[in-house]
Amino acid sequence: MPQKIVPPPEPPEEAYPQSDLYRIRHSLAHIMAQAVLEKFPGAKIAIGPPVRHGFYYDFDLPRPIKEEDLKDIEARMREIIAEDHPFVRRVVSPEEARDLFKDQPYKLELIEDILNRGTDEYGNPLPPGETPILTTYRHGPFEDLCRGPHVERTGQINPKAFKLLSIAGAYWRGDENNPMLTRIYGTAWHTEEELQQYLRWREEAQRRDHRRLGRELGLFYFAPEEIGPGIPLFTPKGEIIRHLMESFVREVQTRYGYQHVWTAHIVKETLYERSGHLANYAEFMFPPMVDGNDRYRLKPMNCPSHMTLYKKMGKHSYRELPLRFAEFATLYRYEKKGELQGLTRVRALTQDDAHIFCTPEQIEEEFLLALKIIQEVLNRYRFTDYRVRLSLRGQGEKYIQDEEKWRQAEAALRAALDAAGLDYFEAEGEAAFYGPKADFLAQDVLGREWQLSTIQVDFIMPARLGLTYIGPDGKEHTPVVLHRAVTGTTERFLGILIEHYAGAFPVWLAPVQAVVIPITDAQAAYAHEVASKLREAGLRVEVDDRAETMQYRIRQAQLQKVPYMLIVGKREVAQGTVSLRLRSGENLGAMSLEAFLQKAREDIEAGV
RNA sequence: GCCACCGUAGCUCAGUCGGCAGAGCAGCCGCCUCGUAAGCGGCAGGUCGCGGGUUCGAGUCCCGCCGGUGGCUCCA
Repeated sequence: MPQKIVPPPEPPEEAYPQSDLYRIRHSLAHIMAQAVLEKFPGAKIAIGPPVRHGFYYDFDLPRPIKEEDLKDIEARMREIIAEDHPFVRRVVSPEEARDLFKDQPYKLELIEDILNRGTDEYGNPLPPGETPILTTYRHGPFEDLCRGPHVERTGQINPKAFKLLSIAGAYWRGDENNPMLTRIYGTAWHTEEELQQYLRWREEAQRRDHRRLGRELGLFYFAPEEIGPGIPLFTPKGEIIRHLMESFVREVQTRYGYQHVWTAHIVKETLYERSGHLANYAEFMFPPMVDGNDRYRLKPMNCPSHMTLYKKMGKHSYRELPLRFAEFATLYRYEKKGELQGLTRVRALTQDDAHIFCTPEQIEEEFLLALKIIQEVLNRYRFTDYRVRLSLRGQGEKYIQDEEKWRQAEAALRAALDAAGLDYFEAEGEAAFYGPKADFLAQDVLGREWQLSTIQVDFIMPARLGLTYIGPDGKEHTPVVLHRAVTGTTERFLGILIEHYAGAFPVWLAPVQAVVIPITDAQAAYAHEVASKLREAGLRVEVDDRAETMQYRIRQAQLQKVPYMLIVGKREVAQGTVSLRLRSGENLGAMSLEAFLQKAREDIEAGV
């Protein structure tokens, strides 16, 4: 198991607002605002809250800010800390507040909102029972509309434990119709050591960036100008990994009673009209291809295709259910340009999708089965830390009104989660409009949480598309459909895996499992002989007999993170052995081919 | 889509005040035949993202577009 590399510990989410770290970060946001106002006279200030790992403040600046400016701002912040100003809270009347912030239009907007709508300064509703009062915090010359809390004095902040990190754009109040403000992010901790640990963690994340490793390991490329933005090209090595990933999930699914189907990449638009997707998600579809009176779309999701297939296969008896259709389907979604990111957000994506057609009574059992598949798959990929978010119906009108169905489905999901012994938390109002769902949030070795698997209950689309089965009563009923993805999409999951493993894939997934390195030309023939024997035994093996030094070729294999290096020199030829070096640098010495194969089989089995 | 920054060889990058486009690695050729992370020499490699403008002269300055990065918004 690889060692976890994590940022310094943070208080749990519930306790964060009362923690010292929160006060420090919140106070630094104010101090930064003061420094920015001094450097940019006439700047308008918006909001500056603490966030995970740090804080930010949003500004409307009179001139663009540069990265170099951050150093000056940081230096001024340290001076303010050294001046050791007390933070002074006071309650102000609406008139006083309006006067105090008369040159700060964003603050004036906040004041009116607090007074009229009972929200806090970030626009969130106040806790029940709290009346809207206006408070400010002042340190030195800087006074800000703020609920606190803060440290008592600026001097309580460790001047060596914070750093300004980056400049970004952010919409006022997060609404893309509002003006774009300049956001400055900073990080802050108790001690310099914690700051250093945090910065090392960030560097490690950069070092593992799958876009960089993907190129260095020769797995995939993007050709935005030639092929198009967000559409990856996979090399032979990259394709092998995709193939292994999909074969693995396919094998598990088959074992669990899934059947694999195939549906094409283009579909008549009319199907998406009936399914309801066109009305809601047209902006995520590529524009239509027009053929006479027909319009075709690149398939952005499989559900309508699978459901059409279900219908075409004839009348279904309740005895056939559950029917589980799975497909590794490449879908095309017109993601907005600015949202594309490496393999984690692409326009051509391959979902490991499945649709389970079942009776309402079967929801619990099928949900539990899907949970088990997901657990088995995630464990194989060494994702052992995960929790489940159970998204339930909230108060909104977007939820289809069928009290009984919702209650039944939510109860079934809870029961299955309990039966699976999974750690889950409930999120009210997060459900899709068509039913409740469960998402798996898995932690990688950097402690980052990724939403991977999802299981969604759907009461709506089967009815819309006219799906039926004949029940024991001889009458037609509408099946429930579970939408389910295990790894989400092959592309995104591969991106996450690359970062999870830092490019050092476990042996079963490594595109090249072993490189045979003959020390001199004299052993080249033997090296090829060894390679072909190992290939016969099912390993992916290459020979590096280039006219370079052995050290050079070991280094190359090392950089490619090949699990096994098999060094063969005079001695190995004489004894008919190979000398095994691992990518950890460990040298296991000479062994027979049989012994090496045994070791490889064990490692494959163990998933290391 | 929005804000900021960026775009020079396959990769990482240098290129000063506007004055003949560079380095390392990778690649190719040759030598070297080596015991666990970089042997030596040579050669080749460019529409300086694209288009327009300013200028005697533009990689360098200005405008537009394309693409990328970090965020924001979004993510059925």
